[in-house]
Formats: sequence, structure tokens, C-alpha cells
Amino acid sequence: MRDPIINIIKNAVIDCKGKGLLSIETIPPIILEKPRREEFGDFSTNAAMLIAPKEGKAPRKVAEIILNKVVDTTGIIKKFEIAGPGFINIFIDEGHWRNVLKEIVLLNEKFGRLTIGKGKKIQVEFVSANPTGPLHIGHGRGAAVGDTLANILDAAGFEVIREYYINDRGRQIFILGQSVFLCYLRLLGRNVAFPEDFYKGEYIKDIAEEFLTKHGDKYKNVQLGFPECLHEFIDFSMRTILSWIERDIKDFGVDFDVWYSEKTLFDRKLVDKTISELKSKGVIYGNDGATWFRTTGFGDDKDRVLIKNDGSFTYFASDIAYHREKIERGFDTIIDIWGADHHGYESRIRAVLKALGYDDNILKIIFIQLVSLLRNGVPVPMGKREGEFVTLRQVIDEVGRDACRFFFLMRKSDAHLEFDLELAKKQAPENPVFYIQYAHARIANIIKHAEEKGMALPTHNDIDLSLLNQNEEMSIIKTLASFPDIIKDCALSLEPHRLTFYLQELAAIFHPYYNKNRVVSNDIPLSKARLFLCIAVKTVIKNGLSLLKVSAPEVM
RNA sequence: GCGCCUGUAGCUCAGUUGGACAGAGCAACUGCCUUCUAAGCAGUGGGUCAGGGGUUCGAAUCCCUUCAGGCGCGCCA
Repeated sequence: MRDPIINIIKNAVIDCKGKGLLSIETIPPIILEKPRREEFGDFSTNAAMLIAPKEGKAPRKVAEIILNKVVDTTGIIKKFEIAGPGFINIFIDEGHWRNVLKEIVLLNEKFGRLTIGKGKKIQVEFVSANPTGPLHIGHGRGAAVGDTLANILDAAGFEVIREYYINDRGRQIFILGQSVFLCYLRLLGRNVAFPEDFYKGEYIKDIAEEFLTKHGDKYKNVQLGFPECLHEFIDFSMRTILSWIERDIKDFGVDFDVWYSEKTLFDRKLVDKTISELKSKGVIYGNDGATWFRTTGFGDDKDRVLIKNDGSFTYFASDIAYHREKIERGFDTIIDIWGADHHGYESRIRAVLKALGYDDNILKIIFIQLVSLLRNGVPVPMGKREGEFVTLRQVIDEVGRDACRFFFLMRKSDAHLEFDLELAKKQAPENPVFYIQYAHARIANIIKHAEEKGMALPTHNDIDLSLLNQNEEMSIIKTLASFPDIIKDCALSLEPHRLTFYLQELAAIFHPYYNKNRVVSNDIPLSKARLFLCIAVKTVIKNGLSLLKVSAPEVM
């Protein structure tokens, strides 16, 4: 609906220019916005105010000149008004608004699907937690944001790949294997010391016990240090943890297209290849026995090590190969979702892309701020000691997947999030998940009631939508009609949280409407019209929730 | 010290990318069920948009600066 209106305004301006009524050289982009207040119409534009200074005329006068030449080619505009300092307010014909309901019911689950991303490939890489421990709630937030964003981009027409990067080699994995190994020996009664930087969580013991069950005590008397069997421990531990991660991810409703192994980058010599490519560009140098990448030449604070002086590679070395791979795979946009504590990493990754000759705008990074859990208004302690953190699993088990996903999306991702466990569990309207789902279930019940009374469900030809003439009804219709715009905004700004706000708003106008008006009554035509409205509301709630992967119950 | 993020109602946060008198949900008070789900609704109070300066016809939004909080500044991830 927006674009045709923009064109009408634009054509009027062009016409004015052609007739010498306006002398501007270039026409500013015409921006339509939805005014905050209803009396200002359905859309408004500040075009006249932008043009006015260049014309040396008053904005309202310019608006008048433009409106004199405006031709409504769509036939959906009721009137134009000049208001305030020079806004042009646009009022859409109500009949046209009502027809949106037919579109919604007709398109059903496809309402809200767009084509703006058509032909473009986007990769969203998220979670990517090291397989050295179970997923915690911070990962959960990243998963909710990444997966929902991917769903939204998909709805917007992009081809989306969801990817998890597994750090399945390197020092941390090695320490994991060592930790389990030592724990195994302890279980067998050997008195071994645990170094400071080893993993100590309860889960290490779980893995060690599992190892013991499967493989017995055959390594009971091996030498400490780096015995042959260590590789077996490393492999076993990592596989075990990965299986937990996969299970938690799946139960959280996320389905990755690709699990990308860091190790394969080395197996395929891509790390070496990337480094030699950089070398050929003259941005690599040796110092103190290490190999450095001159990232400062590309906006970073300091240069970074790729190969340590003990010959081992830093994670940064594989990251550059990985990001090079991402681009080589032909994505138009790559989105990395990182914990906010990694923000210092951004400039060095951008440096890589620039050094390799790519436009680093292709990379978008979303930072996920910390989550603090509250129970009865009191923060749940976590992260104090090693191994003492709240896992994603615990939260899913306690509050359920629906509330968990929704709550992670109630704030924009780079803001701290307070997650109230009691609120998330509450089956009451102050819980926004409940409130939205309840609107859906309520409508399902109305439909059921209508059917029980023998009322045939309304169809497109069998309905008089002009009976929906109350303010509340128009405002519901307009909110429903804006759903595709919300999807577009979320997709372009990469901010999925806007969807949760939208759904709360929709539920918040439906409930009062329900309370005030009877849908199914003896007035059959009116009942059908209202039922039709309700079906449209139900459809949009369901479509919105499904992007969040939150269920839309028929009965509550 | 340098860099990034944050600062909006008592609390938790939105704010359409610079627009029209600053919004919502909690919490607090006051009301509403012989009707399709009261698991709901209606009403009331509540603000120096951290402070100061600047740009602009117009600023919570952009620039500078001060203050407060968080994070980062490793041949860790």
C-alpha cells in the first residue's frame, strides 16, 4: 500500500517541477510514516518541509502546491490534509482497509511473507558455543535471536542458511579432554591434582562416569601427562557435549542447516591458504617467533597473532579462514551473532575482510547482552565460580520453550535483559506470552461457539465488511494490515524483538474489543463480519508466533 | 588511560532511523462476571528523556562535553 502512495506524491512533485511551480533540482526521497496519532491520518509525509527551504517558501505553501497537482491513481485515498508545520497527511478509504481482511484470510499462513529478499542469500551464524560445556542462558538468548531473525528473513524472501560453527580443536578442547581424564582417574580412586584452568563443573564428572561405564577402568594406571588415551578422552568428551548441545538446540526449536567444523578448515588447508593469501598482500610479518597480521592497517587497534611462537594457531587464524569461506560461499550478507563481551573482536574480523579485498559491509554483527535471571524479583546468582551457571536446559525445563523463546526476544539484543522466571511461568495476563496466546485461544473458542450454534463460517462472497464501522474495529484492521511492514522492518534492521512488541500490541487491542462486543449474536450479517475480523486476528497472531516458534494453542 | 554499549514514569523497557502535546507493561489505587474463556476489561495518578552546550524550521533521536554503570583492551576463547 505504501509504494503506490509514495509514487502519487512523487509524481505530483515531478509535475510541479515540470510546470515550473517548483524549482528544486533533485527530489528528496519521499518517506511515508505512520503518524503517532490517529487524527493525523493513516500516513504522513514531510516532503513539503524538506523541499521548502530550497524553494524559499513556507512548508505549508509548498504542501499546497504539491497537493494541487496530486492525482490519486489508486482510488484508495479518501483525502489529503496539510497539518502542523507542513505535513501532508493522507487518509485511506475505509473500505480499502477492510479489504485487507480478505487478503489476510485468503493468504492465511502466507500473509506476512514478502519478496524483498528475493534472490539474496543470507547466512546467520549463531550460538557457536565451544563444545566444552552445556549451553547456558546466554547461548539461549543468542539462539532465540538468531533463529527468529533467520525465520523473519526467510519470511521476507531471503534464502537463509542457519549455521553453527564448532570450535572442535585447539586448546580449550584439549583442556576439556584432560579435565575428564583426571576426573576419571579420581573416580577410580587415584589422587590427582586439578590445575587451576581446568573445567570443574559437575558435568565433567558426568562425562567421566559415562566414559567409565562404556570403557571400564582400562586406563586406571596410565601415566599422567599426555598418554596415548588422551585423544580418546578428548574425542569422547567433545562428542558427548555436542550431543547435549544438539539436543538442547533441538528442544529449543532451532534447526541448523550447517554445523561447520573448525577442524575441517585445517584438514582442507584453508587456514594455510588464507594466511598465504594475506602474505602475498604484504600484511603478514614475523616477530618474537610468532606470525602476525597487520590488522592496524585496516582500522584495528593493534596487530594480531595468527601463529604463536610455539607453532600453534590462534583461534583468530581459523576465524579468518572461516570468514573468507563464508564470503566465498556466495552470501550477499553474513550475520554473526556474538556475545557482547566479544565486541573487541569486531575490528579485527573486519580488518580481515578488508585485507582480502572484500567490502566489509557484507558482514553484520549482532551483539547479545547478558541475561540476568530473576526469581521473585531477586537475581539468581551465576557465573561466580567456574562451572556454576544456569543452563539453557534448566530454564526450558522450568518455564517451557514458548516463554523461554519469547522472553529472550522482549528486549533489543544489545540491551541487558532481565528474565523473570516467575513471570514467565505465570498463567496470567501480566505474562505477555500468555496474554498473546490467550487471544488466539479465545478466538478459536469463538469460532467453535459459532459452529456449535450452526453458523456457517463466513466466506469472501458472503460477507458485508462495511458493518465493521467502529473505531476499535478499524484500529484492529490497521494493525493487522501493518504486519507485513513489521516483518520488513525487523528484516531490514535485523531486530527481531520488534515482532514481540507488535504481537503484544495486537493482543492488547483485541482483548478490549472482545470484552466490549459480542461476536456471535442473533444479527447474522454482523456476526459474520466480526467473525471474519476475528479469524484475521487469529491468523496474524499465529503467523507472528510461528516466526518466534512459539505455539499458538487452540484451547487454554 | 583508550575503545564499544547503556542511561526515558517507582520497576522493566519501547520509541517507526530527525517530526506533530514523550508511549507500553508491571507495581499502586477504584470499579466491572445470569452473555463467545473475568486466565479478561474500564478508569486514575505518575516524566528536567542523566547534566550542559551545539546543528536544525523541528532533537529522546545527530555532533561536542561532563557524570554514572557495564564490557573489552592476551601469542585466552
